[in-house]
Amino acid sequence: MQTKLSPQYNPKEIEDKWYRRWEEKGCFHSVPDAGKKPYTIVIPPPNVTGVLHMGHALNNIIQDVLIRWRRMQGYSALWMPGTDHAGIATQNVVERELATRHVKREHLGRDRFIEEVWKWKNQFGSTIIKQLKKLGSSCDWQRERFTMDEGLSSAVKETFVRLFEKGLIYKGKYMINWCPRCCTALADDEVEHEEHEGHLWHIKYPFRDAPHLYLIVATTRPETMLGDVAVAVNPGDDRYKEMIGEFLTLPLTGREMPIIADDFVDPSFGTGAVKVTPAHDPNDFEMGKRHGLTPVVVMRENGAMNENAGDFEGLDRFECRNALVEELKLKKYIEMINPHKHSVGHCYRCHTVIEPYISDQWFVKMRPLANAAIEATQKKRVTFFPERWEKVYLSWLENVRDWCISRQIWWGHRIPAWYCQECNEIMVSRSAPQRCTKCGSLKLKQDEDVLDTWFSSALWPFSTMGWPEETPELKYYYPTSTLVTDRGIIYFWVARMVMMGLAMMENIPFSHVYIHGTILDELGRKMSKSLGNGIDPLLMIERYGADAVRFSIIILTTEGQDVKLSESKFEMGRNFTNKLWNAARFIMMNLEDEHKIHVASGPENYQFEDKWILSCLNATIDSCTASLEQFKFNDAAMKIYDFFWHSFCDWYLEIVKARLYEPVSPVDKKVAQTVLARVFNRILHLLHPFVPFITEELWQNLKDVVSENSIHIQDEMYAESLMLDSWPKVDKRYEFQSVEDAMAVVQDVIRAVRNIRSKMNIKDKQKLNGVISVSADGKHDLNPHANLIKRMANLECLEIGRDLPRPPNSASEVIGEVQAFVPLEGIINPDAEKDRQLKHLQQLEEHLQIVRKKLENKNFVARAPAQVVTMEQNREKELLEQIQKVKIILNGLG
RNA sequence: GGGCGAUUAGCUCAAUUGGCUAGAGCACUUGCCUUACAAGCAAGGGGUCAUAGGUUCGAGUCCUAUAUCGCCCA
Repeated sequence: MQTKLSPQYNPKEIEDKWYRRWEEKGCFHSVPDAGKKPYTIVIPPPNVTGVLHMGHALNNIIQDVLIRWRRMQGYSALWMPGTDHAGIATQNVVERELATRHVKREHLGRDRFIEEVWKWKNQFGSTIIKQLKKLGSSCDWQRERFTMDEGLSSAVKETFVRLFEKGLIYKGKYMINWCPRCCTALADDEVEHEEHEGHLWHIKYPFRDAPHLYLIVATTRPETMLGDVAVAVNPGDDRYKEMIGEFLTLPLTGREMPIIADDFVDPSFGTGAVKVTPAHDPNDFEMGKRHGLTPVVVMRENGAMNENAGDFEGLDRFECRNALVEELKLKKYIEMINPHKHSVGHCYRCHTVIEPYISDQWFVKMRPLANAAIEATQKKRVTFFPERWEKVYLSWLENVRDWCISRQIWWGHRIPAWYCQECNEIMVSRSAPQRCTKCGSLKLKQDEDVLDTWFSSALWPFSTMGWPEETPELKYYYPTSTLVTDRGIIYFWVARMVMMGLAMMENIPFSHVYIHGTILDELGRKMSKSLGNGIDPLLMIERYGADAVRFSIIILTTEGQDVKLSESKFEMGRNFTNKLWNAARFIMMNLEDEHKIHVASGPENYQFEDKWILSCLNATIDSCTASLEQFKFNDAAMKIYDFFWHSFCDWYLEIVKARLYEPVSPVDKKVAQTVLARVFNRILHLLHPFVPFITEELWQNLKDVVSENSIHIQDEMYAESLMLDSWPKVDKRYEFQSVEDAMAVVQDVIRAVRNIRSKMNIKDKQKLNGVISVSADGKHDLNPHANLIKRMANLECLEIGRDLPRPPNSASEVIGEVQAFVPLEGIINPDAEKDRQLKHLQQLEEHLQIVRKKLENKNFVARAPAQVVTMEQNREKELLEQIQKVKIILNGLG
């Protein structure tokens, strides 16, 4: 007998064991197999410096559900894992670590610093990978990749060269977003904008030729006035029309500058006259180009003021702002200062305020690439779930500006461009050129910059498969099937993968993009280190088990909605896994076959409840599979939950106990055992993608018990692991709709008796007698189910008949065409019973009113579908019958 | 300023695309340590579907406003 299962499920005893075995047996490994269809997911590569948080957990649970389900469906399912080198973040981490040893990267030099980063990566870079394993992620670890791998690096070079050759990569001096702390350029989408309570300073700019008169300009960033080269007004603004072309004197520096007219100026902002600082504002940069103004740079790369700032040279930009405003006040140049809300850009890696800065950088020309990506989506080659994200993705692509891809850091893919020291020729190539292609000089120097990390991530769906080599993997698995990610990286990553896939592979990288919600705390705030409101998934796994964490998260995740999470939510998953465990315990304990008999496996030997549970199982398999196909994970999980708990455990197990404990025949017992094992086996299959550890453990146990007792459950149990076994299919031979309908009535009758018992304060153990009356013209024949009803309602004697009268002193329940009477001589409280019946009567009459209101409406009868009208008419008839019955009962009560 | 999402039981969320008396889990009430499970069993109570209009035979669901909260973009 299977006593090895303890009464409480302890996930710690089994999780690591099964993960190890799966990995050892290569269960996660996928190979191109012409006999199977491919199903591929590439993981959104977590940052090597990363530590698993709830967002990762949600993201990877969903991917694992998909990949396990498809694997069981017979696909050659590949989940391609790996990590991302996260240029700036990783460099920051290693620099901080070096700082504790009082070492700066500049002391080490580039090569030795890179060595340090690799050392760090090798030592700490697999933290998140180990954590993903704790979750149960069935990634193909044999294929694990890293964006700085040799293979992926050659993919990066190949892409850069090809795009350069097509004229889609160029270098130039433009205004970019500069992080003065990281000392690097950033792409537009790497800047986070935040509303900021600032000021609007109104400053007087005197006229050159009439210094006692002045124009007032309003600015949110007074320190940049040191770089002003003009003041602009709208050409249609009557206040300033006459002044266009005149000259102003810039306060403090004395620079002479013209008043220019430009349509860009919004006459309603501030005074309608704006300072023009082409070196420090993107709009002014454009305006400067339109008017041929020479930008004056007043800042250094670290955010301090430079020599063009005069007396302010050397001050940090914010110190300069204060000092400069004081100076302006002193010299009476300030007209007024208003509080002003405006949005300020911050570095997404270090949160420093971004500086618009003119700099020589590499760019990807986005228009042609973006157009291709737009088209692929419009033609539904790439589809989003939920669909609304498509619009978000499209509007970004439609408005995208060229992508600044060079970064002034050391850790990353170095730009494959070389400069001739003699003739300044630029050479872009896959490997270092020996000599200048133009002048033949040997003095060549490689570009110092590295590429944006997202440049390599954009290649992930094919670079991980071996591209630019033409590998069998690439041929078989590309394009991938589904990408699962958070809305936060639709621009950074999803859009760029589509562009690069189309540009390099001439094919989309994936056909479905599933965007899941964001995990929030109980109060609906994002989880963050600074708020300290995070919930550590590993701690939750420790406390509740990985399966409980997975199941709870899946149940909470509805169609891309955000998830408000608190620790108590994991109790649901824990309770569920415990229930599963105990159901298994019960089954294992009751599968022993002392007679070693063989029974035919067809429905001919099946009892009513066997047919019922098998029919319900079919419906569950069907709806669960359909839900998964539509990415409705919580729907799928809830359907199995409900079937397992509320049909299988609450009813089938309880009914079948009689056949196991006191069998009427060995054959009947064996049938019950067979159906128990069979249905439970299917339940384990359906649940496996959601709760892989416990289902594997229980399935292995079931497999042994079933074979020891020669129970033929019609499912082959030869697979080594449940995860390699096949996903259940609907079996039409076991659809019994009439049995399901009959069972619903039987359940109602049982509940009615239990209800009477409860309302009359009768102990569960006390045996009662029952009388069940079915209307003479009623559809249902409950006679065959008398024993089942007796047992489940704990009745001693049960009389079932047509139109039976209410026995004296009995409590009653009217359930459609059926009436249940429980004679309660000496126990019944007539007043309480009368109250119960009156309450029921009231309910029925209220319902009747609703139905009648519909039927009395001529338009309803005329226009509603006949089916709906008939339904309401039938309901009216039923209600009238029931009301009649309740009234008779009430008369009987006096 | 533009776009998107949310608003349903005390709490967290569903509702098969407009059709049975709006459902779960948690919490609550009552009774049970019943030989798988008290992380459980049985029976219950609890809803003006944010507000106001509209379309429709019929609206939680569709349309138009409004309010509150959140996210994204500028």
